[in-house]
Amino acid sequence: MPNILYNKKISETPFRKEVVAIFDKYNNAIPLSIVEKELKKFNRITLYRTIKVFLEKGVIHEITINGAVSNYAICKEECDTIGHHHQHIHFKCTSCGIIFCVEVDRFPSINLPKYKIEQLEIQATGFCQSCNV
Amino acid sequence: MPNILYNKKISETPFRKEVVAIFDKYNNAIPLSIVEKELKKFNRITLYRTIKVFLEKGVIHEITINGAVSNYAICKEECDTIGHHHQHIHFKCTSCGIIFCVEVDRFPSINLPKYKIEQLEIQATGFCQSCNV
DNA sequence: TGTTAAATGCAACGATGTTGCAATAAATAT
DNA sequence: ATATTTATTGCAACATCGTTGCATTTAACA
Repeated sequence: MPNILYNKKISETPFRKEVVAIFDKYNNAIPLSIVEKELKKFNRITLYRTIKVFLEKGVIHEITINGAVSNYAICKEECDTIGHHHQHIHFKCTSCGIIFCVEVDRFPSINLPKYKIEQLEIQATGFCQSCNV
Repeated sequence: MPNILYNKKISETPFRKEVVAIFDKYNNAIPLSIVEKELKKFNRITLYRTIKVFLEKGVIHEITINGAVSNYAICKEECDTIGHHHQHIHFKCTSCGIIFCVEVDRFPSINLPKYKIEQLEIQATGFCQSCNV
């Protein structure tokens, strides 16, 4: 397991390592409520600040679907302080509620005359592999 | 101007009519802070409840880009209690901050084996017509 | 190992959103 | 047009979510 904190030049504290480990444990996006429950020693304020740093440094990205509570997932691609660059879509299963990032073969593009589109974020809802029977 | 409240079978109160008028006045999506300022007689709780009803009945839809504060816009297409059915993308200009719904000629589709995708929501960021010079 | 810079935790605060309940207003049937 | 029913409004109070200043502790680095 590569050391994501070291790679991104973020101070390695026990708290931050634990948060990274929690995100690593899940391969779907999770809300802060789950991070809280998983943390041995939980401090709201430190968690908020940790999440903020992780977002800024491109450790995790935020997924907000339809105004619901935000979910967070590790960035698997090249994200840094400058910005997040994802070539995956965010999928939310309307049956089990799980949210994750799904790689797609061909990421769609949109052409809008007169506009300059720099980034597309695509959120799909439907039935996931497990629930689509 | 068609009577959207009557059409959707929502009680027509002065407050609700005023909120609809505010959304009509803007042709971009707006956050609640703007609705508040435009309201003559503003009551937080009533506004929250009004927004909730409007969302449920398909009068407006919610746009949340990257965890920022939600914006709301009138549904121009066929939305109802069952669900929102939009064939537009949500565009946010990184320069002026404006958010609106933009019709696209060809709405993208995504094929994911084993998944059943029922709805796609596409959020684009970049430069709008005015800022793209 | 000492020094410096950063992270943590507490207290307090501010913003956001919700609920119970009484008063009021809109919808519907007389 | 008016009475009755049903829904909406507004207040008080509360719950959740997120932030800030400051003292303390810890990690990074020389």
